[in-house]
Amino acid sequence: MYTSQETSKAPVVAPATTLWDNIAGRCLREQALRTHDPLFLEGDDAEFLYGVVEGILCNYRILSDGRRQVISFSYPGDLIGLGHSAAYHFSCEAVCGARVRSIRKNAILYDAEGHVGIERRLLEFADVELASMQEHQLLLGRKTALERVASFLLMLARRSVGDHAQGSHFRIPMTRTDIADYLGLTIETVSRNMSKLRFKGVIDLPQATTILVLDIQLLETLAEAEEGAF
Amino acid sequence: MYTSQETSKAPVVAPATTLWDNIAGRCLREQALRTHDPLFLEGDDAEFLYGVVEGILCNYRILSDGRRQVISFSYPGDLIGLGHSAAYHFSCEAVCGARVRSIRKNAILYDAEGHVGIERRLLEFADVELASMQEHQLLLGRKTALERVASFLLMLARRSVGDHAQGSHFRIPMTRTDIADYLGLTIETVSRNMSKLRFKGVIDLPQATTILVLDIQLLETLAEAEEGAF
DNA sequence: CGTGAGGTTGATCGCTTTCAACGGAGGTGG
DNA sequence: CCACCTCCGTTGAAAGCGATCAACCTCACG
Repeated sequence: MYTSQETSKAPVVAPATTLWDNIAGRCLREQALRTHDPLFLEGDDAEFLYGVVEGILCNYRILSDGRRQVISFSYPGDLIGLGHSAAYHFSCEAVCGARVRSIRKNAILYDAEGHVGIERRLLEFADVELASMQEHQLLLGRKTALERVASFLLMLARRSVGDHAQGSHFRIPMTRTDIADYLGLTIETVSRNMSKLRFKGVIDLPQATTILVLDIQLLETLAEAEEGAF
Repeated sequence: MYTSQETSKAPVVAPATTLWDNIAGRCLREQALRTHDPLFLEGDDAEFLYGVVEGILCNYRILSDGRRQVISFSYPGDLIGLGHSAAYHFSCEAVCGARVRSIRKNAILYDAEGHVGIERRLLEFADVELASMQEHQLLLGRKTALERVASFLLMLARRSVGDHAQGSHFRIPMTRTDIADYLGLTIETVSRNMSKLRFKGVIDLPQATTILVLDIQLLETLAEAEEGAF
């Protein structure tokens, strides 16, 4: 059964035109996932490529003693399954209720017709993924806890549907554990820094899962603007 | 003039067959870089794709206050310039003396003939890069200083030419600053943990730039084996 | 109304950073 | 040829930030 997480207002839906559209029509199978349902686990045969239709998933790796690192969150329009060869290199599970479409990798990659357009788009997608992973590495390696939380909220704002201007509010679909594992922190540190942002008047948290950005400029400053301005 | 770094014994040279061979012959230009010479900077027009012929380069991002995160090191056979759209998203400089070949991106990507083979190989390369970045994120987000240093030395051993069995010794081509910025630590912490590994009898450091692995199994254990064994 | 999961807050611990001094290697110029 | 200087690396002492341990709160659900 679904929790209130994903059935409530403002469901996250795929944008109009995506790479996915290009592949649509090739033996797609749609699949529904509930919160914490796994899509696949590290080591599974990497048979399918998945496209997120609705909801959010998280890709993560774990160490033998249970320490977990969330690599990325996948939103509607995103593709999951690139960067794997024979077996998936990480695990993937739903953060909230989600729907994904699967397509057999062979169907695109080893199609004799040679779909140049598709390969180019997959390459573009890999490019975007690489860029965002570089950003994430900078965060994990060099940012303070407050900067990490601010950066995360900013990313959340950008990826949330609707306007993300001053005063806009949006849902935080993932748990504090998911956030902490994404930011390389503990849930306590995430919570503390959320509160710190609240005391500073940068954000408000009407509920734990809802955020209201009061001062987006300050939030951007606290997220430590990268030096792209040179 | 070159420093002793790259002219000394055991130069790092490209393996026999690489993706690069596939592209060879298309308006390539070779270029020599000395230690710390930049190949390009964040924000530059991403006109070229580079292939490392010899030496090692490092790709990094910096925050406005100077904090630096090394994203990856590029070895002979590696490709640099993927994951950028119009402008490079990170900076790249030589860690030691190096030679690279450049090719205009347009020459491959927008060639009307549609070189399916090349695009597929670029995609494969992006896959490998994504996988190693996921590994790196796990390191940055969840590993302790000792585990990071051990992981780094293991990576170094694997990428160094020649056998990397017990008792093998190899050079550390990058400075402690490069290592620290790669591992998300300070140079002091890197140094301290190198010493700790030496006291434990896992490695020996005849010189600061030369390492001798005495107990590779213990080194692997200390690097915290990931749970791929399931 | 009881229960359990998720989130917040407080107190303390400890690992990594910071600040600081020292040592060795390589390069330069007297 | 040697003294000097600078860069890089190591080591020590102290400080600080995030982790850990623990209590409490809130809300959804049975």
